[in-house]
Amino acid sequence: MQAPKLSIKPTNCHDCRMSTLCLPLAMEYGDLDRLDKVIQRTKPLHKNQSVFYAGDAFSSVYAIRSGSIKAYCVSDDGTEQVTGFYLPGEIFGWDGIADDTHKNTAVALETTAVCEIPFNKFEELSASIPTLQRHFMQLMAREITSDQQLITLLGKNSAEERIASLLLSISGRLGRRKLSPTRFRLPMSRADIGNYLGLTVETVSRVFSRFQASGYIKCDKKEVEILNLSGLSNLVQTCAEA
Amino acid sequence: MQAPKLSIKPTNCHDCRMSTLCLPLAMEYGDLDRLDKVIQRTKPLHKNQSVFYAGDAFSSVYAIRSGSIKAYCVSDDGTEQVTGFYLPGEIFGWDGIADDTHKNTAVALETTAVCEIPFNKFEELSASIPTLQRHFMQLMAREITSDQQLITLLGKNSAEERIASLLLSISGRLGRRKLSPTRFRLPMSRADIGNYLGLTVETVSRVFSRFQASGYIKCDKKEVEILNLSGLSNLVQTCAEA
DNA sequence: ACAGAGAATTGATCTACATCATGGAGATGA
DNA sequence: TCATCTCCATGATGTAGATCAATTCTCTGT
Repeated sequence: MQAPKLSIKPTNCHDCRMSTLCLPLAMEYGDLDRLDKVIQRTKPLHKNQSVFYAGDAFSSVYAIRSGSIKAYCVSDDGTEQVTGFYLPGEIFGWDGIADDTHKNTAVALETTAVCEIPFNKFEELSASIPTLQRHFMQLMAREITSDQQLITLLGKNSAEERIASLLLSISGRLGRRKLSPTRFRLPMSRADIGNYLGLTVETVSRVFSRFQASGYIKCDKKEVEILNLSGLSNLVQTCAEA
Repeated sequence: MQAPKLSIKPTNCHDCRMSTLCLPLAMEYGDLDRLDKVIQRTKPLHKNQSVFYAGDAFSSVYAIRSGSIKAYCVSDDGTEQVTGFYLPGEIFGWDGIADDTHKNTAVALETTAVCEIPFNKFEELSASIPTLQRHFMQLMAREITSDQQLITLLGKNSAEERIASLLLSISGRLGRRKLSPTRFRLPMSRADIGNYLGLTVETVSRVFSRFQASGYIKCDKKEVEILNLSGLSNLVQTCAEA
């Protein structure tokens, strides 16, 4: 099966300017043409297609225009570990910078359009735009911060706290992109959520049911509506929200 | 109590050149004098002294000359989460790059000497040494990789696997610095280990006892000798070793 | 339209680890 | 020197979530 051909305008990637990386740049420099040379819009991926595989040579990072991405790595015995979910406007793919080899596989959870940012061109550009480099580091640092929050979550928190935290994280990230923070479709399966949060599918499912029974959320499969945001927040204890 | 005044030679920080950041630079550029302008040796810290606190403004990253550092963040309800241990030659402190504020508190686990690398000077320098910037990103990326390994560990692995993994990590890191990888002193308490690995002190203690009974290690309090390295390795399943 | 695979929910049972509790061994300080 | 404190070890008990199992629901492809 080929990816369904979505109609792509042959213009440059304006949506990507909304991404964490590009928006501040565009605002600071108003120098969109230079950015356009660096950022390439690629063909949309359909569900389960990979952007890159663990072990692939690292050459680019990616910004999500629409859809969503799951990143996971595979251990020796073949078990997968989901390391992150990425939503529209977010950047992924730096897991390869350390030694030019991707540690994760990145796969589309649904039909997804990404922009590719070739890293070498990016480096050239950042030599002439000094704060670009800083922006980039900030984004990496944000990844570190969010990983460390996940570590806290996994080390200390109960199943309910972990799931509440994930729902709030997604809610907040969608809200930041001007998407509805209270009604959304979870792009990932219960199994992915469980894998990510160190829980089994059954536990995830039970917690969703309990949350629904307690009136925190209303949910039908992947469609979720948060009914009691502050109630959910009270369940969670995190290292100072990012 | 004041920190005991250790005798410090007023020379520049040569030990730091052994650090992950400086060694490759020194080798590539042989331009040690420029580095010396950037890197500052600071007074040794004694046990429990902090390098920086969560909430402090971010201005520098730090390389460890000798001793060891524990990084932890504090959640709303006051509980601590250890996010990392840093050994000689390693760099810490970038948790502040995201928004110029440290997320973690860094505290000395024993008498510890660090070198301070002011970040603004570093940025200036990296403008004229293009690959310096890349080195730095690689170090951050390594932090991301190691955080993600910890996530896998916390999400999937048993108490024994977690502790075996920590012992092997420390062993490997010491080995890389030409220190004994099989006989060392754990600088952190059982409580710190438990906190870091999402276990209780009691469980940590029991696992150490079991490892000793099984002949994997010999240990007296913090002194550890690894007797069966490959045996320990077999206990662990990780995402492709870094 | 139907067959088969995968996704989700719910119940019953089991277990690894947390929790509670106690005692000892080393440090630190009056 | 003794009192206090922190760290570590180990035993007894409880529990959250894993595991095993069964059912329904929803996609996918022919």
